[in-house]
Amino acid sequence: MARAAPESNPHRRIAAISAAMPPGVTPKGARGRILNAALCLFADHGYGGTSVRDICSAAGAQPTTLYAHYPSKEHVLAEIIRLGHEEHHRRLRDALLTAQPDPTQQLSALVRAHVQSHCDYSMLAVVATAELHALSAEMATPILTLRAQSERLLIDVIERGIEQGVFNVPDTVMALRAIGGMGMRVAYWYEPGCGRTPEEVGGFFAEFARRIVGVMNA
Amino acid sequence: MARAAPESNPHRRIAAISAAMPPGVTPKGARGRILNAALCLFADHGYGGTSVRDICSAAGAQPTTLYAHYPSKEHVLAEIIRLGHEEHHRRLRDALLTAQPDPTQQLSALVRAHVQSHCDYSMLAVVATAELHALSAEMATPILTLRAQSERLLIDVIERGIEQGVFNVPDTVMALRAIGGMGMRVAYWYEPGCGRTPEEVGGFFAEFARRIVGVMNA
DNA sequence: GTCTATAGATAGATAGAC
DNA sequence: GTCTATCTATCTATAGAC
Repeated sequence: MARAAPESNPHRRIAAISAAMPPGVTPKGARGRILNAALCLFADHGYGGTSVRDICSAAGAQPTTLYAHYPSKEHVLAEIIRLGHEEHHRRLRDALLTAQPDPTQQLSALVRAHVQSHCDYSMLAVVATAELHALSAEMATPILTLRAQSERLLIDVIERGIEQGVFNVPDTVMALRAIGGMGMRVAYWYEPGCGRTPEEVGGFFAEFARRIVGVMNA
Repeated sequence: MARAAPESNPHRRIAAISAAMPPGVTPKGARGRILNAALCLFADHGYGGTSVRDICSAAGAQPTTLYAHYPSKEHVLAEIIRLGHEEHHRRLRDALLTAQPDPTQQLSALVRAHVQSHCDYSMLAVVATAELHALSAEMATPILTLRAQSERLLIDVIERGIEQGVFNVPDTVMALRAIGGMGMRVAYWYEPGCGRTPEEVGGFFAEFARRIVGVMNA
């Protein structure tokens, strides 16, 4: 029983259509087309629901052209997930570096970056998070390290806000999970035609985050 | 290249280990064992990453015993997803029915139910949401209807809170997405040994939800 | 209902011509 | 680097004995 073709199935995993990659990271030529095709298919059907043939076909290539550029399907997924996490971490880091040095401004900047990244690169974000479990342990390890570093950025800001008496948080870990989690879900429902820009969504969620940590006016 | 065995891969998609089902919904005998085994495997490896053989083996049955109880692998997934959504909706409805009739109490009750459900049945919640896209359109339609009804419960409470001047929300849809999304992510990190009970987590997230809608003291 | 055996399709991956 | 052909393993699902 063949899997339904993408266009015959009206309910999709993610609202976004385009597979935008961060500027400058997409490889040139067939390797780049394969990477982009894989990103779209992994986002829609998952890693396990996508065959190498599907990817090559969507990339306009022959059924095994992928193997001229990647050792395996898993290596394609690993590159996508790596690119996604690197872009996400870069945005968080840049946001922190340019924010005013008080916890409220830093929290706002982090959440805006987190959410905007999930809007601008929603397919990348979904695949990077939802398909991470499909990677072998050794390919996942460096990714998990980077994830922990990104999480650390937010934890540190929350803890400093509490220490300075600016934040009123009943539980640091719970606040971290709530703020991080509400931003991660954005990748599933955001699409450019939804009536909001990524900046607007980031602004709303930054306000929600400030409220979660007990800062009502910022 | 065979997929790595579950126990050889230390990074899992979800923290929880047990595949608890709501009381009274698990079928008796082999059909129930197959359903539970499928739930665990779908939660860990995804629908596309799990074979019928895997399910039967985990259920202690022969490789094709599944077909004596279900017409196809997709029907097993459909039953799991249906049970998950029904339990979730039942909890939300019961929470609303027993809550005091003011928007703040109703919001608190809804979020507690939403979060506790994602703690108590985390595998069910993850599979019900993350694998919904693997269902064909016709099998997904009734589920999507139920999802919309559950979402409607929360929207109505938020809108009534705004109308009564109790809530201060910059954007209803954004608040809905934030509150719903932070609760959905709970299923990925909650586990019984994490130091918090589902009631405690529900309490923290209800507080966060109240703060998101601008209610600081409740 | 459960077993063995297996059909028929498709998966990931490789070899060698060009 | 791309194409054709293909290997081997595995997949979903079925048939028929017990």
